[in-house]
Amino acid sequence: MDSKLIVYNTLTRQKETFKPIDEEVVGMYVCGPTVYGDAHLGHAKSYVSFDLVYRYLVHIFPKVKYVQNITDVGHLTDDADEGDDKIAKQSRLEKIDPMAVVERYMFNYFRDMDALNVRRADIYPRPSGHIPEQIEIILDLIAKGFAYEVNGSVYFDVAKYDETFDYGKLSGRSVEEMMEGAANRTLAAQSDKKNGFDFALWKRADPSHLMQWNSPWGKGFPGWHIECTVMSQKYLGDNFDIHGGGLENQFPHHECEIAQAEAHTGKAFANYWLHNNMVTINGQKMGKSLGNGIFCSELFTGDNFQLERAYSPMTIRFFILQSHYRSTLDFSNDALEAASKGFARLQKGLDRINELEASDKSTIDISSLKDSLYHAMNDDFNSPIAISKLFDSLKMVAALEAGEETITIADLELFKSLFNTFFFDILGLEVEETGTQSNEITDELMGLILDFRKAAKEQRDWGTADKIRDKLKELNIGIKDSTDGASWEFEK
RNA sequence: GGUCUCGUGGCCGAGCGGCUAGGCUGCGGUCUGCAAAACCGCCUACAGCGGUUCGAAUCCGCUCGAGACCUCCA
Repeated sequence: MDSKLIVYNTLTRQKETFKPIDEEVVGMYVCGPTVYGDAHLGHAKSYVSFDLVYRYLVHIFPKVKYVQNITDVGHLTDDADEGDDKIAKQSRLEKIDPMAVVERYMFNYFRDMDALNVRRADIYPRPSGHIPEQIEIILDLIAKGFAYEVNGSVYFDVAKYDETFDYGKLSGRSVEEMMEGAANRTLAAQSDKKNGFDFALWKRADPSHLMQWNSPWGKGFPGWHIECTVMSQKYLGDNFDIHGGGLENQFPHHECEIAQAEAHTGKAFANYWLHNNMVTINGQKMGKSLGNGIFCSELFTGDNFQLERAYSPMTIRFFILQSHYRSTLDFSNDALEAASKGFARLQKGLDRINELEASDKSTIDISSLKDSLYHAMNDDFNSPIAISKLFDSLKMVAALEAGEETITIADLELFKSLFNTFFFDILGLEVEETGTQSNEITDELMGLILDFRKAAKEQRDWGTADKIRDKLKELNIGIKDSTDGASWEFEK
């Protein structure tokens, strides 16, 4: 527990000891979703990953200020689409206001993330609510000579910035390379930009554009990158600790955020950049064009042609946490089935530990379990290792149950609190309700049925005993016989 | 074409110079009237080919394969 938290910083491409600017309050900003559609498996991985980071930071630091944007001024849909942004396109499709699209999918996003037990950020700023702040910083960038206006649009002057700063330091690119790259590519569209790699801070909107605002340069809308720069700095300060996001946003989005911020303040922007990896499905990348996307809601209901059955939110969360956040995660029914079973066993461990009896000496080493758990998390949030240690501890539980090992009351309390802390607080797992709640009536009824079955067994009437068990099985009620009598539970 | 990741046993997935993670499946066993659950044991893998090293899944090179990004817009 004394060891330090190590994080992989994309900025330096290596693992570093995490040193917060202010030990009392760690600041973290994570790129949130553009809310023009439901959250899918990729969102689940991304936000569960940063939830793990958040939860662990909360665990080891006094306070964490967590900011995540909800992008409600859309970006373009894809290369083929021109003019419309993602939200505007969806708004035409659904024949509702762009902001109604935003409201709908934002609430769906929260609904799905809540199901995955993703803790809410402290602030969810939206770019449409920060237009004046964005205009302000753009004016400053123009004043400082890092931006220029052309025909009602404002662009960031990357070459100018690169004279005194280092454009490309996050993604490992250089302006020279990009110039060569651009020369080798056939870029169809001409533009108002000085250089192809300049990016928009503000775009002029034609009258048909659904979302537009007044600005010193006429009607328009903000560029995509500027929102994150403005909102992260507004709530966390010019220089803050952690900026997170998906790997695919490393370039250009995060690179541009850095350029805008550092040109604006002259100071370093985020100290640590954390990027989570993507999801593949049966070894193939998940993408709209491949038609293999799976929404969170579909995972929970099983309503997708690629799913053999529904998987509970906690199974999905556990599945995600069983791989490292910087690794790709391959989705398949077999993998989820495995996760589901493993998670069920881990859950049962909670009860088993609670039922352990203390003794006057310990023959097992709880402190080394503790060390290994914290060591795993301190090593760049290595949840798969932490989970493996929890499974290892189940072996100890079995030995204790069998009386092969003993444990003192103090060690047992430590064991309980350790297991619970990691299971609930850090990994953010929950004990799943089995769908059907038992109540007094069902308890009584089941007691009655089990009495009948017990009587049948005493008569060695195995046919009746098995029939009762089989019929209950069909109702997803499992019977377990033991030497102390039979018990039952709802199964999935 | 450029930049950068990655390729681990039937499946998923850690490790990243020596000490053969973990989960799931399968097989054997304990328990049980039979099951289920639980427990115990077994299945010794690192894409291929070279190289460095006393020693490589881990470092280097090449080949093959997969993925992300590459400034129109966002």
